[in-house]
This record gives sequence, C-alpha cells and structure tokens, in this order.
Amino acid sequence: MSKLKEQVAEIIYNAVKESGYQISEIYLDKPKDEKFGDLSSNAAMTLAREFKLPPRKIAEEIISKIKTDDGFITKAEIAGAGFINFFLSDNCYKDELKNILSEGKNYGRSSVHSGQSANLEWVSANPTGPLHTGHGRQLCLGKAIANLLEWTGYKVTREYYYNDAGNQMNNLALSVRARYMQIFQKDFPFPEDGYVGDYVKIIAENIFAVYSDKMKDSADLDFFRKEGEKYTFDLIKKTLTGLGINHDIFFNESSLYENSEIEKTLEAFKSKGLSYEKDGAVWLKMDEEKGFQKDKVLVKSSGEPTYRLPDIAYHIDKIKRGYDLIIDIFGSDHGDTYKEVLYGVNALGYDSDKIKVIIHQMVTFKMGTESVKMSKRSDNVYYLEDLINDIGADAMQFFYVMRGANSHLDFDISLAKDKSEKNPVYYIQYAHARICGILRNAGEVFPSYAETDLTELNTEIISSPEEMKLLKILSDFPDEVISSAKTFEPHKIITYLNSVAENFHRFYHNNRVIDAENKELSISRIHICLAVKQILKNGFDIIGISAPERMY
RNA sequence: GCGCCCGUAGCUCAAUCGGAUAGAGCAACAGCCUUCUAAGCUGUAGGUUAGUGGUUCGAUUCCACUCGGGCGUACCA
Repeated sequence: MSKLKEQVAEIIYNAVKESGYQISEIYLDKPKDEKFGDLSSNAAMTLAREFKLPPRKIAEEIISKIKTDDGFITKAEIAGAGFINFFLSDNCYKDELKNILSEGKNYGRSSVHSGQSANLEWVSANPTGPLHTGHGRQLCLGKAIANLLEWTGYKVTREYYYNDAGNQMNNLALSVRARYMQIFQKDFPFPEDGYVGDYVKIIAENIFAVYSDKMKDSADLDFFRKEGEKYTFDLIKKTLTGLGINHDIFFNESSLYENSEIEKTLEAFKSKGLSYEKDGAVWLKMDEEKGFQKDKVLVKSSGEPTYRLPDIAYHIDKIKRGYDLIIDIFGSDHGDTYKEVLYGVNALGYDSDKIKVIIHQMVTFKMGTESVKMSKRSDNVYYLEDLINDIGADAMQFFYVMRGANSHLDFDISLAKDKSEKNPVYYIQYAHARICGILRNAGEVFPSYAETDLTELNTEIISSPEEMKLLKILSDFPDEVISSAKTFEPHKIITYLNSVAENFHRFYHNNRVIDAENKELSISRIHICLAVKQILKNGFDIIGISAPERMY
C-alpha cells in the first residue's frame, strides 16, 4: 500500500475501534468517479453483515470519529449503500510530487518482498531453430514479470531450461546432415519431419566451408547435432540479448542425467509404488480423484524417458534450491502437462506451493483483417527477428504484453507497424518525447530550473484541474506496481501508463508550461513534467521498452 | 465425451478481495495547428457484459446449466 493509503487505513482502523467494532483488514479503493473522493472504504458494509446493522448507521458512527481539520483529510462522507468516501487535501499530492522527484528512478520500488528470492524460468526453447513469434508472448511477459518482481523487492534468478537431448535434437541432426549431403547429391532424401527452415541450409553450408567433404557419408550424427545446436542456440541468445534479456542460469537438462537425478527420481516413484511397468514402459499412476483421466508414461519402451521425468526432477531441483517463489511460464498448449509434473513433484513428498505456473493463451497474427498462417512444414514461420525488424522491438514488446495473459491475443502486425497515431505504443512514448521537447525549451528560457531545491519548489501555485488530476494519477504508480506484481500481470502497467499519457497530453493542451513572463509558474510546471517523465520512464523500464527523447 | 481458458461497444481489449452511472484504443461523425512536437486535444454516437436461473445490501466478477470459440486429452515437448 502506498503511504497515503496506509495513513487513511490507519485512521479508519482507529475510528472503527473507537466505535466499538472490530475489523481485521481495511480495504481502500480508488473510486472510478472523482465525485466519490480520493479513497473509498466499504468497511461499514463489511461490518454491517457481521453485526446485522444498517451499513449507513455504522458508517455514521465511524465517520464521527474521523478528524477533518488537520489538513490531511478534508472531508469524509457517506455515500450510496454505505461507502465512506475520503477527500484528501491537494497538499498530499503536492508533497508526493516532491517524493517522485527525489526518489527518481527508484520511485515505485517497494520492499514488500525484500529478503525473498524468486526464480523465473521462461523461454526455454529447444535449440532446434530460431525463436519465432509463437515464443514472443512468453518471452515478453517473462521479461516484464521478472522486472516487476524485482521492483517489489525479490531477488530474481532468471532461468532457461535447456534441453539438448531427445527426439527433436535428433531430428535437427538428421536435417542438418541431409542439407549437407544435398550439397553433393541434390536428391539426397530429407527426413519426413525434418526442420525445413533456411537456417538448416546455412548450418550445412558452414560445415561445408570448414570441413569440405570430410563429413560426407559420415554416420556421426552427434557431429551434426552439435553443429546445429551451436548455431541455433547462438541465434536464440542473440535475439534474447538484443531484447535485453539475460538469463542468469541456463539449466542443462543433461546435467540431470549426469548427476543421476533422473534415475533417483525414477527409483523414488518405484519404491513408493507410484509407478509400474507395462508393455515395456514405465507408467506413473495418476490419481483420478484429482481429475487425471489416465496414467502417464515416464519411460518409453525404448528406454528413453518422456519429458515428464526430467521435468519432475528439474522442479524438485528448483524446490531444493530454496526459492520463496518459483514461476514457470507456458503457453496454454501446455496447460495440462504442468499439472502432471506438479502431481509428480507432490507425489514424491515435495511441496509445490511455492510454484506458480503462468499460462498464457495463444496468439493470432493478423495483417489488418487477414490472418497470418504459419506452418513449420513449409518454413512459413514468422521468426521473432523478422517481427522485430518489421515493427521494432518496442512495439513488439508492447503488443505482446498489452493484454492479460488469460486473454487470447490478436496481434495486428499492420497496426503495430503503423508509424502513426493509430499505434497505441506511440501514444505513450510520444508523451515522453514531448516532455523532452519542453525540457529542451526550458533549458533555454529558464536554464536554472535544474538547480531548483525541491524544498523550495513552489507547489502552492499548482491549481488547475489538469495539474491536480495528473498529480493524483502519478501518485498511484507505487500501488500499480505492487498490484501488477502481485497478480503477475504487467498489462496493468501499460493500462496505467496509458492513463498517465492521456492526462499529460490533456495537461499540455490546457496549461502552457514555459511562460517567459511567469517564471514561478513555469518552474513548478516544469517539475510536473519532470515527474511525469520519471513515471513514464520507470514504467517503460518495467515493460522493457525505450523512452525516446524525440519522435519526428 | 472429458479437462483448462475465454465470451464485455462494429473491431481489439480494460474494469483494483463482489462495489457506486461498465471504460480505453481503432473504425464512424463534428470541431481545434501564426503559441513548448497535431504521433496531440475537444465533442458526438455506440452496451440486455453470450443466454437462463441462483447466492446478497450490491454480480462483468461467485455458483449451476445452456449456447459459442481456443487449447489440451501421445511411449512429442
């Protein structure tokens, strides 16, 4: 809770107590409509149910205990079914303006989770090809969520689960070898489910450039696998670092084999009687009462584990590392499988309470009204690098994060690409650029503004409705960060930034900032601009987009 | 069939533990540039929150059912 909220909550709490009631927690909402004040509490309605009294009567009792003459709360009134609405003095917000300016890039950071650690694992694409637009949503969501967690005090470990074994990698090896062989023999057969992307041909050409025909007819699939893995993983990492995403840990799945954790996990299932053998495979018994319909295979009859077994071992490993919060991000196509993994983790006696799985819905790409079809088979794949080249990294991240994860996302490429007022990302960035323009102007007219002592800043002069509305919105930022972080929903930050931009643009049109005739007013308005700029920048940092100084 | 998610303005989406008159952008219509960036602002229009019932002071939100869509329902990940 922000300081303002805390103070009001404290006042209500005491008033409730004085009135002879008891309440465990005070909820304060910011009403949608300004006429209902700055903060609103439903405490009286909650108590009404408990004490079987009319809510308005309780509200009256509470309100009579609240002081409104100390310059903090200017008015407290009962409205509607029994809401208690509080009107705060303008000075509260003017003081907050100074806080924003003095805390600067740290304004909005909180310590609600300080001392706690979080692990976020996401992207985790297999090194079989470049990242494509299907990876984009979780990539951008994860980046923003990791930042949000840090803003609320978590020490965050960013992790990538790296799977360099299994079917898909074999498939890559066969594909690379086929392309390599086709250099010598045009009709060399390409594997049925091979990777048809052009990058495979490039890998083959690179091999040819170094080894010439030495690997011709070689049965050494391992060689082709490693060449393919190295090249594709470099592509993946290049995309990630280009977006400012730097994982702290690349957890290699094969390490779970090397330290026998896979084996131990399998043994644990066996010894607890949770698995059995059938048709040459090892099956995990699933609990029907927990909604599972049938048993699942842990080890295939080929002797190779399915993804489940290492995944369970991996999650146990993460639990053992002692994080306070463990987050996985998956697309909805994995919506069932994570439940199986958690079931396995629990069945072995580990507590999965700290694991939070974020499932996001699928993304549909459109060019205007026309939907963009993708298919791996025909290499009709829209790679993330191409999307970035087409619309820019900022627009891409903005669009991916702009909606709640649980909503299906319609990604309109032509809109994102549009360098016009239609594009929502520019609306917000433009507010920042516009402020930078004003500040350039300020630097010429009142070059001394930068040396203003905040304690000397005249805030009395701030009075227009647009100014006050803007200050109120700005002071919401810390709460917005906390609430977005709490529910892991970075789109709330975008919704909020949009309202900041909207109120700034309105302020701009109605309040001339630089007025050579009125230095005092200009200086205070310049500081409002500085605060807006700071909030926008802090929000952009969380989402991970840039704060442009100019947009022409 | 079963499981998860979703259904809100013409389109894409918001809506703070269940709160007050359900909000933005795009599209449409009407205005605003000798003044700090018009990538902007102002106004108009647009809704039985898919439907039916239930829970209560109050339901877009919770419950049940129906209809419609997405994703799963592999010895792929």
